[in-house]
Amino acid sequence: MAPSESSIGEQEMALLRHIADRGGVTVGEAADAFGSGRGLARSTVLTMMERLRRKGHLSRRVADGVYRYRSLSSSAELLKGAVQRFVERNLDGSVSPFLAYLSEAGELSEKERRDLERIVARLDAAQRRDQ
Amino acid sequence: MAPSESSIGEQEMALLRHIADRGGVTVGEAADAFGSGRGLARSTVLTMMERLRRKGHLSRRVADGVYRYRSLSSSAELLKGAVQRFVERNLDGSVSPFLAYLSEAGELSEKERRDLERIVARLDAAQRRDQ
DNA sequence: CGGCCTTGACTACAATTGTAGGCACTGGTA
DNA sequence: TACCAGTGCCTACAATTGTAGTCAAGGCCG
Repeated sequence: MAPSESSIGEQEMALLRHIADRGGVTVGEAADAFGSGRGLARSTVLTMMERLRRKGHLSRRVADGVYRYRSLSSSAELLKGAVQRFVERNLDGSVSPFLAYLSEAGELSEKERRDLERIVARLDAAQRRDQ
Repeated sequence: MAPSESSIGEQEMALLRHIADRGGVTVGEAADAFGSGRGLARSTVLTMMERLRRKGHLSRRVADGVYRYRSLSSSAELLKGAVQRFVERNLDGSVSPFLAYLSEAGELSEKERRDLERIVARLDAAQRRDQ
């Protein structure tokens, strides 16, 4: 089962990814590394982390007297899930609007462009095979 | 200037697109065509439409004694804007997570696949030209 | 020993979004 | 003419999200 039940907001997602990218952080560390750059109080970060924990995105464990939180999903999985929800809920499941955006907003990095080519090649192959 | 100042929610966006797809609708029509299918009361639809109007997404004009609302943007523009905001705010401006989704969730329609190929071809050309 | 700092847990509050009820007005129709 | 249906407006309320203050407990340092 996916680790998430309910939805999460933008700031929550940013924090969750921050944590996912570090393995295990304390509230103090997250407040310093994530919160202070955004002008967030320590209690704000703590509140968000506890909410994420209640929603099933984070777990925590005592180590050296303090709680260390870790994400149950990787940053990549989180992002993929976010994209998936967005496509399903906001685009009615169609990726066409995304393609329209891609096509106009251009500006892909070298790597992104290559990834895209690879994807197209694979889809092509799949299509020829299936027809 | 873009017609929108603040953000809009999922349901609001769905309604806005519904209206954008019709040219000019009355609250009654929207309540019937959009609201009733989703179990929304007429007053709910009206409230949403007025909120969308205050946010600058809809305009209205009296015709035959009732207000007809119309969207200031087309459905396609709305979708593109939604994608853009999503990429900027949720993906830190990178489309890579979307590519990851595309690559795994597969299932493009024939047309989408062709659009994608066209985009890649164009990006390729641009890249060769720029290098 | 007495502060001072960190940590955790609570409580709080505003804005946004989703949702709706109720009321007053107006025009048609029996 | 008396009523019914559609229309607009206002008010309301719950959940979610972003944000923070406060307070008690545990350690460390001078």
